[in-house]
Formats: sequence, C-alpha cells, structure tokens
Amino acid sequence: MKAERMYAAAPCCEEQEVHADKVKFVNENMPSEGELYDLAELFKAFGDSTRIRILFALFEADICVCDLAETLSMTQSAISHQLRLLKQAGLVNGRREGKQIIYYLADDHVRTIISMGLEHINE
Amino acid sequence: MKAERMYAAAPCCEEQEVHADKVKFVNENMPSEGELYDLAELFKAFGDSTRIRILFALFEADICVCDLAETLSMTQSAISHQLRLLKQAGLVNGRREGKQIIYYLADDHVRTIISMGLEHINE
DNA sequence: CAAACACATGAATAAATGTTCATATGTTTG
DNA sequence: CAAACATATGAACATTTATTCATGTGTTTG
Repeated sequence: MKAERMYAAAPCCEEQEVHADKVKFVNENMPSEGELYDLAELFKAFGDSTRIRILFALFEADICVCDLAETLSMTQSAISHQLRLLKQAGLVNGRREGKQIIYYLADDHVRTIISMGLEHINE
Repeated sequence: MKAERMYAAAPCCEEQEVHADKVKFVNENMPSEGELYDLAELFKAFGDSTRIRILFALFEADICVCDLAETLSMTQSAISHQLRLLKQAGLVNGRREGKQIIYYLADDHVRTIISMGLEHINE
C-alpha cells in the first residue's frame, strides 16, 4: 500500500513525551531555511583544496589570476572558475588594474574561519 | 603536437621578476598537502544544510538518531549516513545508552566555526 | 584599429555527493 | 533465545561539482 515515508515512527525511542519535548525545543531554536542554506553555501566555498589554496595565497598578497594559476600550477580557466565561486560566497573581490584583475580577501572572517579550522585539525 | 599543459605561460602578466618573487613568497607560506586536504575535508562537513541542521540540534541537546530524524523530518538512514560523515570529521561523537546511541558535539570549535559563519552571512 | 594580452564563461565530462531502499548489527525484553 | 527496537551500512540512483577545452569580453599597445 505504499505507506507514507516514515521519518522515525511516532513511538520513537520509547518515552514519547520527553523526546517530543526535546524535538520541539530543538526546532524552536533552529535558524530559518534561508540562513541554513546560506551557511551551507558559505562552508561549501571552503570545502575544496584548490579554493583553500587560493585563500592562503591571498593571505600573503593581493594577486592576479595569472599568478594564482602559476602559483598553484593550474590552468587560468580552472582558477577563474573557482574565483567566481569564492566571489559569490563573498570571500574575495577583484579590482581591475590595467589588463589584470587583482584579487583580494573580502574581509577578515576568512582568516578567522580558516584559523579555527586549522586549530580543529591540529587538536 | 599536443604541447604540455600551460599553467599560465612563462611571460605572465609582464614584469616577470616581481611576479616570480611574489609566487615564490606565497608558496613558501603555503601549508602542506595534507593540511590543505584535511582543511577542505573539515569544511566539506559543514557544507550541507542537513549536516548544519544536525549540528544546530546538537547545540541544544545531546540527542539520539531517532529523534534527530523526527526533528529534521528525514529518514533514519539519511541521518545515520550524515552522522557518520560528521563523526569522521571529528565534529560529533556518539555514546551508547541502552538501545540508543546519543550523539553530542565533539568540541567547542564547532560552535565557534558556525558562529563565524553566521557573522559572515549577516554582515 | 588590429593584434596581443588578461580574464571570464559555456558546454562537456568524469568524479564526488546525498538520499533511498533493503538489509545487517547490536541491544533489550518477554 | 526469539522478537522487537535502535542504529549502521552497502548498493543504486540522481544531482552536484571540478576541471578541461574552446571561445568570448575587455584592455592596452603599436
């Protein structure tokens, strides 16, 4: 009879009342759909080692696409595509200087977030 | 003649020397392969809204798989798979209590990192 | 203004990822 | 110890993602 999908049936883990209260409480403090989505998108931007390397490069200096490509031994196209994602996530910005476009970190949250990450993996 | 791949040709952005120095300097301060990989893996764990929601739930209370599934309106299986990833990233741990396994945050870096993320998206 | 340069972007492809379904493992209860 | 419960896990599938290749856009230079 193709029942509705069961997300953990009602009599979940015995003691229904206690658990129902917990579920309710947790959901009250859950951020909005939009905020959850934006958070996930933000961290996705950090979730690739090419992009992480780009960010580390930008910790040291503002730098053009061409030099990023050489630094990371990757094609200009690949770097450009990744820079677009980083820009969409609000992590970097670019300014034109003649023929080149110089990229730089958008704000200091980037350093902070990566520092926390480093602390975590070196615990 | 199928040339070698060109990662931004040698005469990059004119002024070769200045740029070569910059490239060298940036590379000296680049973390190791392993560290870069681990960082990316860590942030990947934050890069999905289901996992973000699980973490927010665990901010409020230690909680079993079944209740997580009910809270997030998802199947037990989906939650279990995601918990495995969060565990691999060192973000959560589980302790057995009778039939259930209660999950909890592994350490306080999780809160800090998510806080930084929230600050960033609300700037 | 034509050629060269620096960068961006669309389409294509291979690899990674998230969820579902079916089933296995481990624990408690009668 | 058999049945019920809570969770874990493997295989399959659809979707997303990272890179490449080819080409387009915008700027400078001769």
